Amino acid sequence: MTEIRLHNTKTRTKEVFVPLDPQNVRMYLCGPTVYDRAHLGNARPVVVFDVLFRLLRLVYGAAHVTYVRNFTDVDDKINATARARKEAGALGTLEELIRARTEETIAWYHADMDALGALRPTLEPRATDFIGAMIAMIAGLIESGHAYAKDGHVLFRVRSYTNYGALSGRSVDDMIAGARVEVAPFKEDPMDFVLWKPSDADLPGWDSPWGRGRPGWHIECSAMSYELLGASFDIHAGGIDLQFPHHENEIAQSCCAHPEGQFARYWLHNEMLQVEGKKMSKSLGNFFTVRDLLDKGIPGEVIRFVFLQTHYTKPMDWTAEKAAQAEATLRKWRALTAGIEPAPSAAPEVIAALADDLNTAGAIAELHALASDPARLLSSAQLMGLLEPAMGAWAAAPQVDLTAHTARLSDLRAAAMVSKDFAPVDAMKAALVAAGVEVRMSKAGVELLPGAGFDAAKLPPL
RNA sequence: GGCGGGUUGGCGGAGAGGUUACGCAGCGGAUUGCAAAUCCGUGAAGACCGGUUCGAUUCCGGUACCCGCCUCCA
Repeated sequence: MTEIRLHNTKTRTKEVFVPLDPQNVRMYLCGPTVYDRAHLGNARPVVVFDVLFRLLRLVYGAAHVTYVRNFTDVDDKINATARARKEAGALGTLEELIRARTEETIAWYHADMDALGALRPTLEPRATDFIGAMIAMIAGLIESGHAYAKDGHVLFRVRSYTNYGALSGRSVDDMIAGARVEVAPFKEDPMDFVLWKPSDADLPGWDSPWGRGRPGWHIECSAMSYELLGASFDIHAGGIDLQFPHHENEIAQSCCAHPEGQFARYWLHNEMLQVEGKKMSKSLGNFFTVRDLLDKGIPGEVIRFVFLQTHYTKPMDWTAEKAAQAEATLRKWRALTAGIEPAPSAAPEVIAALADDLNTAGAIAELHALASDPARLLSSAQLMGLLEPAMGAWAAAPQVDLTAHTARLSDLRAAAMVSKDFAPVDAMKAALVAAGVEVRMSKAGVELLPGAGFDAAKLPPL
């Protein structure tokens, strides 16, 4: 069996991956808060850990991997959008408008991630379907002294969990020294974080022992991972930005609520995405969504390829130049593998690279080496979610009949061979190239191939 | 202030203590009327300063610079 090694953020070392149960390998990825379109940075963990999902399925069998990625559909930004719509005259209750907004956003998310070639996870739970489980977990935490209720809020007592800060390498005292924590009158300690908060009439809320309210951020992942994967499971993944406080708080909640378990055993974090060397942010004006790129005509497969060219533990820079190069490479490979059946298995070198802490860049280098073996190239690329037939429409040659142009150019060329005046041939060739046609002339004859930028309107008249 | 990541040839980007990464671009050649495409070949690196070592781009320490998290926009 292929030995998979993964960099575990928890231990800061690369470890051999040994699942608790090879019959059911369990992975949890923190999914999106569904308030708007996913931006490009949101897509990196999806693509990176999709490769891990595929690798685990290969090694343990597709039926023996459970991949959970949640939708957080409780959030103040969702509430704000719903309220704005209501004020603008939208029909329905606030709850219905919230539901409509999250349904809409989830559909966008699915469409966008599908376009990137990401497999759907085994389970995609919604936070609002697990409110009861969250309330139960919070109640248990209060009972065991790890949480307390105050003024309609429930807070996690950070000092009650001695390992708090272990994942991110911080101590509670250091963090307080940083003085960037919200101080609130209902907190025993400034580091304590909210498990439950009250909702007023125009906010969504659920009845609870602490009054009508809604869950704080963090608890949904603890509750859902417990319900769906158990008190101990194998892999927990997400962006490095989530390491603190989100994952730290998840660990505190889950380990205190279920001391019999060990929660997640391997923590994987991807580094951040940048755009042309800078952080993507609205203020810099370089903020864009996956859909923006797709709408610009950049195929999802190209985005995926660019992502996989950089190891997931390193910051990744999105540049137009990379997208162009990725497109050229994929176009070449698609031409090379057109009409070829994939080999029964991926190349061992590619599997080995992926098994070595998801060295996708190394795996791509191995793909280049497989250019002489298209069937193997195809099966290997497909293991990484590339060169899938369903994703290749963008690379298909435009369907046009150029036989008349071919014959015309061929005739001109034959005449020029005799007259030695190649000007008419060159003129027609230039016109064809301008129309986006690749012109190949050899002893065998003339061949015209419409390319990416083909424009029938620019074809030279016959 | 605390924690973490990065710095490799023109560009992108890996692995490995000692032998070619790889891709793109460039250059030379084959081929072509000229090109394109394809094929063959090829130059080019490891931020800086120390240390360990027979030998370090690879290990250790330090410096500089860049970036992220600690705060609602990942």
